[in-house]
Amino acid sequence: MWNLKSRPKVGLGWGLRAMPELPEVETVASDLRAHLTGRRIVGVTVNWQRSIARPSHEEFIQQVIGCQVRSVSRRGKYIVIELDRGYLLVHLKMSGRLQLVPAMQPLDTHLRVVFDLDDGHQLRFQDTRKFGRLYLVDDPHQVTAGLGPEPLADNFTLDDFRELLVRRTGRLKPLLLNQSFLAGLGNIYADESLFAAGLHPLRKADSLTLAEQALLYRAIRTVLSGAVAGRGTTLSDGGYTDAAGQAGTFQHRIAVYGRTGKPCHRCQTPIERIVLGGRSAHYCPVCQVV
DNA sequence: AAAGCACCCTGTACGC
DNA sequence: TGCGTACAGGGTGCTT
Repeated sequence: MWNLKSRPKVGLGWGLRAMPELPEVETVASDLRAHLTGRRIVGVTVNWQRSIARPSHEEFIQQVIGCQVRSVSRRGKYIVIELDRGYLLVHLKMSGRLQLVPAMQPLDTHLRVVFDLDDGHQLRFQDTRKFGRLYLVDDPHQVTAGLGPEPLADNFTLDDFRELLVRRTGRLKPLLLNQSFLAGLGNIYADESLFAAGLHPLRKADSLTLAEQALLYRAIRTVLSGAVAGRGTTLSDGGYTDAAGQAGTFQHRIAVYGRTGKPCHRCQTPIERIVLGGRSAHYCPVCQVV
């Protein structure tokens, strides 16, 4: 176990990393949309071949050069760049960043893929941990087919959510992380949504009352839309930044994630941490009922 | 369907 | 000071 007293108490530290989830990906996508739309890709450099998921890195380079960007959007945690020939999808995973910078700007560390654009800028994919992946496909569905609904979509209703929940018997926390159940939640916003709903991470999905189903539905939508408005969460490690390298603001509103041992904002009880399916879950043992 | 695990990777922080 | 090791994270794939 961790020796809590010996750990530095810096920000939300504790070795946890902020990683891109729906709000961060949405922020990056909307930033890129403003500056990338209409640009043509005139060159590509691949420094780490495994960053290219498909096709082969040779085919990727050959096919993407000369393409023009038509639009930029998001599906789950994927950034979807529509080209005049196919789609470029990017999953940032844990440490990936997409930044749009002048080509003259000094190269950053951990640069894996660089796109030269026709306006003298570069789209740079940095990825310390090398888990991020780029896909070049004819149809984005080839990559995103298995994803569940978009939690913030207008047509995603409480009734839709109820139907999904009652068909599941597992625990809430792993379920919220399952991208085929709902697309876009990661560890931070899953923990924050459960706290906001007053539901314990070990709670069984099919055990929720009608009122609790509504609480969770509203919590997920409120937490996510608040984080989108705040341009995402940047923890003290500076892991996530937007396409211009700027930090988000939602870290100031984090209630439980990474706050193990610190007082609950509502009842002052120390926040607890458990491990579920190899992932940490943070919660208030008083405010969140099993 | 659910739960557990290893894997991919590296920076950080720890113990010695 | 320096070295070895545990650990965090998302998603996939495998096994139970």
